[in-house]
Amino acid sequence: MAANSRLTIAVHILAWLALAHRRGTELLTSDQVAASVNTNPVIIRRSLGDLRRAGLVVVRHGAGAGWRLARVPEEILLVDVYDAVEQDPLFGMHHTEPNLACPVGKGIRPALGEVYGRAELALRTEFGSTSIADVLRETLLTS
Amino acid sequence: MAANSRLTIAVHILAWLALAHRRGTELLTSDQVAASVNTNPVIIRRSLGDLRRAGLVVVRHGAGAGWRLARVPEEILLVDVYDAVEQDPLFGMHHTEPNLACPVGKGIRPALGEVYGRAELALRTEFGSTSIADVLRETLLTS
DNA sequence: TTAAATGTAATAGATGCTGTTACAGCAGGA
DNA sequence: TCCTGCTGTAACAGCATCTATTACATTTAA
Repeated sequence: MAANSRLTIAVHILAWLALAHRRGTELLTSDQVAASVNTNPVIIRRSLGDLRRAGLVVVRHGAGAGWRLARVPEEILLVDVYDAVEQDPLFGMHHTEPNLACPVGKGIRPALGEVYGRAELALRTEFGSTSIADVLRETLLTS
Repeated sequence: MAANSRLTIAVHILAWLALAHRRGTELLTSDQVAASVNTNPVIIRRSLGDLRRAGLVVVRHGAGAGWRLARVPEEILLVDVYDAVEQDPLFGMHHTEPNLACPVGKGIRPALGEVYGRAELALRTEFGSTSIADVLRETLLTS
């Protein structure tokens, strides 16, 4: 399948909020973020909603509304972002229940559950070693 | 997105071929494998085609046709299976090019490419530590 | 009160996955 | 040589998800 871009969009948003804050801009609107990501503001607001529910960003309503990071970018890890925007497991099980009369059909799902659990843990551990500040630093190297 | 089940189906097939061989059955047809996975034989043949192109299984044509492992199950690692059936990256980039006039838009893709590369490496390393023989052993514990 | 932005529903188009039917191609055995 | 059984693959349907877009009620600082 073509993988979705939710993690990419969310990290882009957070990096842009971090840079704007460093430059002295306290709040960004979804329109301003959308101008950097180059997509529709509703896409941005949906992603920001995920990030707000995860406690990574704070919204201000009414006139002069906008968004800012809920904490310093050094303390927002990619695993936090991953958890905020991805809920489905990486690998799906059988669509239909396998044949339980076959020993493989009977035992394969718990066995694969263990394997997939270890794989997702390895991924989350790796994502736990990188912060939004790290991503922003590497992003600005290119310019 | 709901993750696809290709890796699950492929590992199930290989574990079943391994067990059948241990029990003295040299070849299994796609119908026989489909009876264990509980799906359509064409689904099984498509997956077996991926595994054949990766050199993990061998097919025999004509009357008395069927499939067997290309090597012992201890030497078929899950990373081999992953490579055989998954080609898309785990995390997609932006659908549309970000705004290159923005420093984040300009540098975010190479930065994320590095991050995603490390994440996929962590996943592949974990999958390199488990073989079809390991999965089969854990599968049979349940029965 | 007003203006500006959020939150979210509804919808459309594109794409991918699973499942199914159909059929040509291949090769061992009678 | 012909038959038979299975592979290989195309074509298609149904379903789900993702991105993008429009629309509009809600919120709140000024």
